[in-house]
Amino acid sequence: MVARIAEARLDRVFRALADATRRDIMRRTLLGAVSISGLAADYDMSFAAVQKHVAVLAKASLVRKASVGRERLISAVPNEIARARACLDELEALWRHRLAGLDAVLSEKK
Amino acid sequence: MVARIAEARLDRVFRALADATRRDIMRRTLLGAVSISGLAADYDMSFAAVQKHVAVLAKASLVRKASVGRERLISAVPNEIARARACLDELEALWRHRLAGLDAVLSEKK
DNA sequence: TATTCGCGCAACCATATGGTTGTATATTAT
DNA sequence: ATAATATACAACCATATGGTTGCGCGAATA
Repeated sequence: MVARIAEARLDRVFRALADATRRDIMRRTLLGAVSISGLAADYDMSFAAVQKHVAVLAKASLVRKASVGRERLISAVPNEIARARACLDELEALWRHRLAGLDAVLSEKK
Repeated sequence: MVARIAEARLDRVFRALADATRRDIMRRTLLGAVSISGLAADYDMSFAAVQKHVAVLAKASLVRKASVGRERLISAVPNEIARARACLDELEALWRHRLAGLDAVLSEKK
């Protein structure tokens, strides 16, 4: 089933976004490519910890690495963000569906 | 800082949504209230496991419980979904900002 | 009344997560 | 050539997560 794979992707994307540091890395790298040490300078944790956060984002395909000399430039990829958004949109659509159902019931009572 | 609390809330919401079973529970409970055992009947896991999933959603304020007799009716609350969507919207807005910047650079080259 | 049903909770287990330090390697700068 | 920088990777640790089973309790039913 394709759905299984899609669900696993969504798992990874939402999991990756469930951390304030990683969301911040997304914001920084959405604006432009940044090296890992460039990122690490901004957070109160070790370089290796930031490296791990980047790895989590990369496995979720939220970010890609480009080798430039001894650096790895990290830049965000918006594709999976859109997928996650589509998932939330679907949930909100279901909610509106429920409201529409209630409206139907209410208008029948008139 | 209020931001800290908001970030922690987002952590919980994204974490809660990072599981296919919990996303499915959201879909079912967005359409209407369902008891925990009603939910549990649909998944290949124990009642207690489903109970825990519901607890994760509840702690993220994605769901609320209403006691009716011996049952707890679970229904989804769309508020936190909207917050999560706003977060993703912000990320996509940053991406468009980046594209706009590139456009500016490209048009200067003309 | 006795029993079954729905739920909450605790204990337990295996694995994942988020952090650390340390070591190795490739690239850049002195 | 040497030193410093940027990264990768492994080992380790504490805690969180996702599942299980078992027990107790209040509510519905026979």
